[in-house]
Parts: sequence; C-alpha cells; structure tokens
Amino acid sequence: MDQNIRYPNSVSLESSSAPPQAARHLGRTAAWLAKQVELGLATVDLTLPQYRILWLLDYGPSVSSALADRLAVRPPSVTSVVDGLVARGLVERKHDRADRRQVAHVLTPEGRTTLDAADRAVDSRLAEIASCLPNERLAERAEASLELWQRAMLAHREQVGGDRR
Amino acid sequence: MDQNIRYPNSVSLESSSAPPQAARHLGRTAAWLAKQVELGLATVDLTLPQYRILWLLDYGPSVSSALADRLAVRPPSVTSVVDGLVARGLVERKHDRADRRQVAHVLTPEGRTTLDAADRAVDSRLAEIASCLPNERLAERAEASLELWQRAMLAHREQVGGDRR
DNA sequence: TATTGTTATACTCTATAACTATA
DNA sequence: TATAGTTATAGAGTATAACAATA
Repeated sequence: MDQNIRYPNSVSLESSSAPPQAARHLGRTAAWLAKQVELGLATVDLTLPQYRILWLLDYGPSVSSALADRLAVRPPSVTSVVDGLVARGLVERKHDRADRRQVAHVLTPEGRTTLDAADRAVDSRLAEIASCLPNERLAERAEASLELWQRAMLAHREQVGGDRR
Repeated sequence: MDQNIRYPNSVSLESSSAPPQAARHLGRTAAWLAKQVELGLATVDLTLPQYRILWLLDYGPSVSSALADRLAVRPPSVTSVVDGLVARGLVERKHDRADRRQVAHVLTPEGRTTLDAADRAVDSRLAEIASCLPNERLAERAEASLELWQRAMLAHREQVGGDRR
C-alpha cells in the first residue's frame, strides 16, 4: 500500500531517514548542478560544450574523431563548436603531415587562459553553493565527493571504452 | 618555479595525494556528469531542459514566471520548452481564473509516467558509472554524495533566493 | 501604466545525409 | 573503395526586443 505514494510539493529531503534507493533522484540533482555550471561559464562567455572541448584539449592535442568520441557527440557537432573556438582564437586546427585527412586541435595560449578563468568561475560557484550547507565539514565532503565521481568517470571510460557507451 | 607546471596528457588523479583546492576541477566533473544525464534522458526521448520542467512540476503546478526563475532561464525559453511538452501531452496549461494573465502548468498522467521513466533511466546510468569504482563502498559513497549536493541546492536556494543568483 | 506571458528573430548545439579530400 | 572531416539542412534551447492581454 506504500508503493504508489508520491510527495508533491515536498522534496523528501527534510526527513533524516535514508530515502529508498528508488527515490534518490540523483539525476535531478546532476541536472540542476549542470545548470549551475552553465551559469558559472556564462560569466566567462563560454558554453558547456565549448568548456568540454577546452578541457579535453588541456590534456593534449586531439584529433576530431577522438573529440567526438569523448564528448559523446557526432562529428559535425565537433566541427561546429570548434569553428566558434577557432574564430575566438582559443583553439587551432593543424593538419597531420602523415595523413592529411586528420585534423588535430591544440589549445592556444588564449585558450588556456580562458580555460583557467572558466575553471575558477565554475569552481567558485560550486564552492559557494556547497558553503550553504549547515557546516564546513559537509561543504568539504560535498566538494570531495565530486572528485569521487571524477574517479568513477575515468574507471567507466576504461571499462566501457569511450564515453558514449 | 613550480607554479606554472601543467600536466598535459595526465588526469592528475592517479596520485593518492590530495590535489590542491585549485586543481580539483569540480566543474569539469559536473560538466561530464551532465552529459551522462543527457545520454540517459535520450533513451526516453527527453532533453535536459524538458526533464528539469517535468521534475519541477512533479512538486506541484507552477506558473510560468516561477518556472523561469527556478530554471534560471528567461520567460521566452519556458514558453518554448513547454510548447513541446504540451504538444506531447506531458504538460497542460491552465489560465488562472482570478488573474487571467497568469498561466499555471500541471503534469498530466502521461507526464508523470514519462518523468518516472526518465528518473529510472538516468539514475540507473549514474549507478552503472558509480559501479565502475574499485569497490561497493565507494560506489555507495558516490551516490550518497549527490544527495549532499541536493541538500546544498535547497540551502542555496533559500539563502540566495531563486536559483539564478 | 504595470505586469504576465507570447511572438519575432537570431545564435548555438545537436543530428542525419550528402559531399570533399585524402588514403 | 574506405576513411576523416566538412557542408547542408533541420530541430531544440537560449536570449533580447517588441507585442498582446489583462490588471
């Protein structure tokens, strides 16, 4: 008789009893967090897809198809987003001399500067949100927890191969 | 002499020493997580903005301006996204009888069903990612950590008033 | 007049299909 | 022929500015 209970107009978080697995709604939280990241990026005039590309290129030059795989988008989307970054001087395209079909992408110095600014903007916004928690210990735990997801991200990529599936 | 060191081609996570605050890149992780949510939503043919609206309406009917405030978007964006949800029969618009300028939005039964499917799709994808962590305890901790951010989200909304600023 | 929401328009991100250039 | 990437085109989400309806 309990199984169909809904809780409209309540967030089911005030209670201190652990919510059942099914009611955690992790995705909703992640979706909200994503919007906060977007708001942070807006202060440095970047979009989420642009930020993802700059971040990937921070780990080294990357060819178009590799970017598409990592970003979990189709090749034309990479072209489109990179077009904007190239126009702004944040990224450069370089044709491979051995196989001229392949196009590598590298971060320009301005790109790196912008990425640093973006990281600061987003991280400080997230830190500000975490600081709304009742105490410093919880805030620290929240921030550390995202690092756990970063580990999960890397492990997932290795186990599944690629980020899309 | 250390301050300008970058680590291209490395993720700076293999080391077990705690990374300095500045190098945590929480936003990068949140941005990646957001893409994973999008991929989960795609399996039930929903976008992130559509999912956010369904989720808000799950807590009760809401007027257009309130939605815009919570979603941290401008009013025309709400109109645009809701148009699609109404066309699919997931949401209904109802004019307020007292003040006919205001338009309330309510979730239809189909909307609720779709939202449930979306929650399941996204949560199971996140759970699968967490399960790539070295052990069950870490996976559990990762999932619990997102609930911490959910608390932070609520606290932030109360303290700052609205989700945009 | 002020407020609520929509329409008009433009830009970005996304996808599929067709194309170019290299191999 | 096969592969890497781009162009063409279309749909969704976003914004600003202008508008309609209501108060």
